[in-house]
Amino acid sequence: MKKRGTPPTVSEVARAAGVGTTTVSRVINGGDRVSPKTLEHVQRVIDAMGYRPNQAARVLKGHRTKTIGLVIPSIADPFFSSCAEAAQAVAQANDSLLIVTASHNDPHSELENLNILISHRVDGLIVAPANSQSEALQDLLRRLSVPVIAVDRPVADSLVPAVLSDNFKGARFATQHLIDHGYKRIVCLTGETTLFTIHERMRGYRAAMEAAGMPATLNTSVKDYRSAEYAIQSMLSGPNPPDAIFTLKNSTTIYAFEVLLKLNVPIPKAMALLGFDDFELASTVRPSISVIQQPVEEIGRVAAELLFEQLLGKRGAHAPQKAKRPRMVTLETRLIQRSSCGCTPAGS
Amino acid sequence: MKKRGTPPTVSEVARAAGVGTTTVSRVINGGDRVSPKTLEHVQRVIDAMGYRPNQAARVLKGHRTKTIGLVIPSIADPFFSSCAEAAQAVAQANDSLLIVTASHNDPHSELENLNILISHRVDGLIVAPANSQSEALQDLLRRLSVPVIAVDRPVADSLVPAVLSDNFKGARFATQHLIDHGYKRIVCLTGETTLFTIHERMRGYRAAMEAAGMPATLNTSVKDYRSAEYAIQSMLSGPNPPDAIFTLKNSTTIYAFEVLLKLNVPIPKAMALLGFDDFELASTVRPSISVIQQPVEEIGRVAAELLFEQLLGKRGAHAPQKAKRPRMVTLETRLIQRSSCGCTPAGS
DNA sequence: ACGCACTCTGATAACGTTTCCTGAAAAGGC
DNA sequence: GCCTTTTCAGGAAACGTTATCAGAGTGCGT
Repeated sequence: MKKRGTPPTVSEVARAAGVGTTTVSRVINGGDRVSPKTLEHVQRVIDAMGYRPNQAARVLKGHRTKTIGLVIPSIADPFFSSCAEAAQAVAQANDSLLIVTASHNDPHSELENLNILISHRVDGLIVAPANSQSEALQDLLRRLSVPVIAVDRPVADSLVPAVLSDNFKGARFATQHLIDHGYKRIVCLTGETTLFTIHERMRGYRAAMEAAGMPATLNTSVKDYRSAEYAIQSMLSGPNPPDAIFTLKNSTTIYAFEVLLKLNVPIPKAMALLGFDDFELASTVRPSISVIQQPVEEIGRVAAELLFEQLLGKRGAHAPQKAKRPRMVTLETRLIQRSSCGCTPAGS
Repeated sequence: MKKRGTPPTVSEVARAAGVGTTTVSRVINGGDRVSPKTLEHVQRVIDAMGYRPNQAARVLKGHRTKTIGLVIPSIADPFFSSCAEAAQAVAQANDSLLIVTASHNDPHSELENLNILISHRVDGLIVAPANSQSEALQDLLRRLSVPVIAVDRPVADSLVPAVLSDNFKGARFATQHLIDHGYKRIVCLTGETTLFTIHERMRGYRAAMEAAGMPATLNTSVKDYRSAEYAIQSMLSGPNPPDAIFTLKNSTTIYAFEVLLKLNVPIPKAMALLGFDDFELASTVRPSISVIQQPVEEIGRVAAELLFEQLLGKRGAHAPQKAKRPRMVTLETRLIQRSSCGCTPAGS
């Protein structure tokens, strides 16, 4: 005889406690306007029966669902999982739950995820748009009745507020750093080029090179270890080989690093390496790898905070509020100097 | 004039389409028993109005919420985020959403999270219990009306099915591997010892050492780089220093590795290193680190599959089913031989 | 004693959906 | 052409909660 019946309802609790449903409801919601005696009694019955209010019914009465949706490319990606962790913390602080879905950077899957989340009546959404330009996404967002915040990548036309790293400045700064150190042939390995962030970083690299009167050399072919090996080997054996590599994303950085180790190219003596985006063991590998660090948790945190700000704001006055809200928050990146760019003389 | 009104309802759609609410409902749910003409018409109206059924109302009618809850220590932890990713994929395949909360290994926070999720009427739960023995947790689980699966760590008394790596066998195998290679003084660095998984691994280590007639030496003091440095330095300068280190968790492995690098102890010549749990760059660092790899994604996947199996099973016959279901799934670990344990002669 | 203000309590109507069940119309069999 | 069967459509109840309103009990001032 399993206890697996249907969960108890307000009326069952009310009957068991010998009171009305209203009283039970009041007890649940803070116990105002209930005599201390009944409050205590009802509370006891509630605990005894293990009663938990049915959120669905509450929602139906026009209340918030106390859930927010997060649509990211992948949950396992350290960048986005840190983001998610921070967002979840903010959600929890606001008494809400976080529903996470993975779009795998597929616009179609992303739309579907958004629709499902909307159907579940989430109070708000945080999304890392697979494609900033997608018309379908813009249509969806335009007709949406809940607030949305974009993270990592904006939506075209600033349709919704966005929270992102300053990819352009970060990349420009990184490139400038290499230039300042006297590297003469700085090439940039982009990895895939479809993403907004990568584009911005490419712009940053180009801007710095241009400003220094140096030719920008971008290689967009690196997708895995093999292609990295081919690309780097070609560059080394070609005319005018590079003396520094700037990689625009984690995986590319690691591929490049492994290839350089494999080819016994001394880092940074024969080849400096600087990567965009920090990662767990960048300081453990030898030589340690210098990177541009993004404020990962901050992105998730600020996005969630912005979301709840809108959520709470909506509760109050319907007064003009569109003008004041920032449409885009760009967070500063930071150069972490380790060994691979040749800044710190040696060891540590 | 923002479009931010309340979302349309069935009756509004019905009115706009000139049909009854029942018909609209039927159209939404597959369009059975509706003439092709009306179906097409209503569908058109639905699309035009951007109507999305209110899940809360559906749930209230006794339907599933199409959500499952996941309670893990941290979302940012690579182990659990991979787990979550796999679980989310299974959830998606079953037309459900995944709600993720972080317990930070705090039993109190864990209970609270569970209660909130239950209140939201999730269809099922996956949880990595902070404390397998917690009475409060067991009470909660006993009275629960939805299926629960434990991951990574079981609940005492096999109260709910659990999906975990075979920590004992994995650790025993790892230790045996070191023994077979002729290491004479194998010490074990545990890291924190409160977790079930660590206990199992300690058991495994002890079992192998005992079987080989060698003295088990456990050091439980390593919590960060500093303590690792102290511990290892003490062992090295003490009498009868170890020639192999077996670490029971990721962070401990990395601390030990960094300390050995720092102290210029050649790995594996002067000191072999073998860690429990694989990590991203274990193959990139030099020397690459041998590890016991857990089937991370599989844990998440199997747990979710088990959960949905129960969910779907419950729909059908109420026949005897408790006997057949496995109460515990132990998944095999795998030794990944890299350089740090001295197996592969050199390089690669 | 009487009524008034106040506190506490409960019945009832929503919220948006689906599920009965009842009807009507069309299709088919003689 | 009439009756039966099938197909399609809609009205109303129900899910569990909260908000509104009205009722009952208490203490107080007059």
